[in-house]
Amino acid sequence: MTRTQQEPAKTGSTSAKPTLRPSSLSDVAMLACVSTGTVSRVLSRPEMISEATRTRVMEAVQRLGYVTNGAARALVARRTHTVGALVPRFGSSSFPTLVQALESTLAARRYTLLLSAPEHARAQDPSLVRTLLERGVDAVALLGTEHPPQTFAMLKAHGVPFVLMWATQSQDGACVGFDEHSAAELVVEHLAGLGHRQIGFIGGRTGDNERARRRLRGLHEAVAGRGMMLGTNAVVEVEYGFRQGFTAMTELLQRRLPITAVICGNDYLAAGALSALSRGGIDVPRQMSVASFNDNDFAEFLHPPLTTVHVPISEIGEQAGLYLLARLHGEAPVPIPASLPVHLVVRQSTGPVAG
Amino acid sequence: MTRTQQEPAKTGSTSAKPTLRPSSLSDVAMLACVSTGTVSRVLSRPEMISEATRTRVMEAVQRLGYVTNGAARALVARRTHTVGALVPRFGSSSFPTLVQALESTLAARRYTLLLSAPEHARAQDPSLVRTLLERGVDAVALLGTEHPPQTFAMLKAHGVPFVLMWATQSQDGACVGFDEHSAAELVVEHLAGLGHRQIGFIGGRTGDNERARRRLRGLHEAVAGRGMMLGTNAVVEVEYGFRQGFTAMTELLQRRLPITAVICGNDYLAAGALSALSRGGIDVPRQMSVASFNDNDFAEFLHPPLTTVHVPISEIGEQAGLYLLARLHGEAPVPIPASLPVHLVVRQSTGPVAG
DNA sequence: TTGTATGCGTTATCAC
DNA sequence: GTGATAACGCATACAA
Repeated sequence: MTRTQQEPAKTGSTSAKPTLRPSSLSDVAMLACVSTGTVSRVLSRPEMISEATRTRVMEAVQRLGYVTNGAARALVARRTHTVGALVPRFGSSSFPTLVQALESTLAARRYTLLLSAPEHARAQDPSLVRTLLERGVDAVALLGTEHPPQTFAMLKAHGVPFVLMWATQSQDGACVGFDEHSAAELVVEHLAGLGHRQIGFIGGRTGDNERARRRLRGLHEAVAGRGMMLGTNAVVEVEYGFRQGFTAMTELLQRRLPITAVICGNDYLAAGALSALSRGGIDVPRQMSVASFNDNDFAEFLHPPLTTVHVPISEIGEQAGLYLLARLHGEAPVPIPASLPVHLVVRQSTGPVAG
Repeated sequence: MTRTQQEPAKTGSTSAKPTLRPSSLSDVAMLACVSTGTVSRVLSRPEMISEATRTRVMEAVQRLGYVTNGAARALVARRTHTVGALVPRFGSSSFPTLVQALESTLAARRYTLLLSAPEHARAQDPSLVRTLLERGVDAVALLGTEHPPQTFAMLKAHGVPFVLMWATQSQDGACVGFDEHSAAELVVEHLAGLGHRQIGFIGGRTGDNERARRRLRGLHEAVAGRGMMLGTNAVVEVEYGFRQGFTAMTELLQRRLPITAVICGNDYLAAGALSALSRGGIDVPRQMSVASFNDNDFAEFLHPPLTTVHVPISEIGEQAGLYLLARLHGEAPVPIPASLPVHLVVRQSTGPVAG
């Protein structure tokens, strides 16, 4: 209460800007000739306050450009209305859509997103979550299931709800994802129906990437169940990217395998692979088909048209957000979100463009 | 100091989880038999504390899984180590790269990014910045220059440093961007050198998008300076996207204009446009060239190869971050970042793939 | 309806 | 080297 009052703001003051402290509740209270408690109530529960004082207070708020100090509020409320997201290198991946969806969902409920996007190498560092916790996030969304035990321990110890995104199963916490196995079934079934027996796959690096791993495993299972064949040397692991798809397809063609179809793990890869085919040059089998998982909702625009499995990336973000919000607000035990549906979009089992 | 002590944590307790408060400084102090002040010092300036007590305190910290309460810290420090970014719909644009770069730059200096990514319609809403301010951001990065006066007023009133990204000039604040005019000069000069006189442009909607607007204006100027021609009906405005590029190019072809080259405002557009060309069907001029601005570092992987102007998107994020950090830490007047360099990447003045 | 007083968890300024 | 203690700005229970 003994707050030292600075000089009354000289309107249109000089350029000297001695970092004057933004006005606080008590500044407003002073100006409106009420107590700080009243101001606080006007702002949070206006109906409790008489019309007269309310308008008077609001005027003061306007005049001073008062903005609530979230730190102080958080300190007493034990809530920041902030959710942390831990999504490695989202800038060069399929994740922006996911993050965007998460943010939108949260923003609609007046929550703010605190983003952590470390290099893959640092993604495992528990201090990242620690930082989020220090910032006072009310909940956390993590990409994937592979996090050090310490991460989960901290989260649990702090009673901070969290979700694992892009995964369907984990003993460590609730997941929002889709069934890679069904997704694989869909493409493979499609190709099987077209008479393909030997197929190839261009996908992400299974060493680094748990999602790439699950995707490949799903394919293997689907293929095995149909007596088809996906040989080891028909699988190329690369970074997800246009250029990489191009190179990988070229590589695959040079191996002269008896494959008649190639599945791409991602639409960037697919786009690159198609380029390789359309460039021709090498001995391109007449009926080489290409199909793809559609991470970025991008493959649908490729030419020639491509059969894809639509993979619900932004839905993951949205559902993750909704789940966390439910945990944050709902009192009842929140249902763990089910696996999101995937679906096949048959456009064409494309052959190569004339080379 | 009269903090009510909850039941001592039963290790391996039941599933009942009554939201037990995370442990605080005083919990640690208690366990280590020191004062809270000492604990605080151990954590912030360990060298001030004797070896003995220091290790004792650290043990307690470990045992309790203590994490600093950022709200309390922020309250006294008047700093949150958090920077806000206001980037509309970054999920479906060229912005992820930018945001990623910004985040990385900040994270390297232990700052966290608070992301606001509203629908375009809401992007002008001053309450977004207000929210960021409430959350206590130390600085703010905004996309573009077009924000309501109120936004700038709030920022200034709070003494919060801010930058405008993807722009080079504004009376409202410091900008980080690149010169659209030079970029346009580069492509146009290139095309002129190849003998093109009449060209077309597929770009973003100038109505909504100040960047698209600047880009188009730059082209017009560059073209005019060379006696070339960019007719009104040779300009197609669309959303940035693969499909849109495809459609726009098709449209352009149908108009049977005497143009011999088309510039695309973006690599997504370029990819789509190339698809349209390679599909053939319509009467594709033999020597139709395509060049592009390379927003997503994506065009370089297209096939056929494409001459592009590399546009430094992630650099914008990085420089914006560095500028803000300088403002936050440096005491001296921080130099306003210069316009970032753009450069032409000549790959080929491509003709259409055989249709 | 409004004012008063206390506490949130931390840092920093004093003493010791 | 360490311990008390006073802010930081807000919300809220309790008085009036």
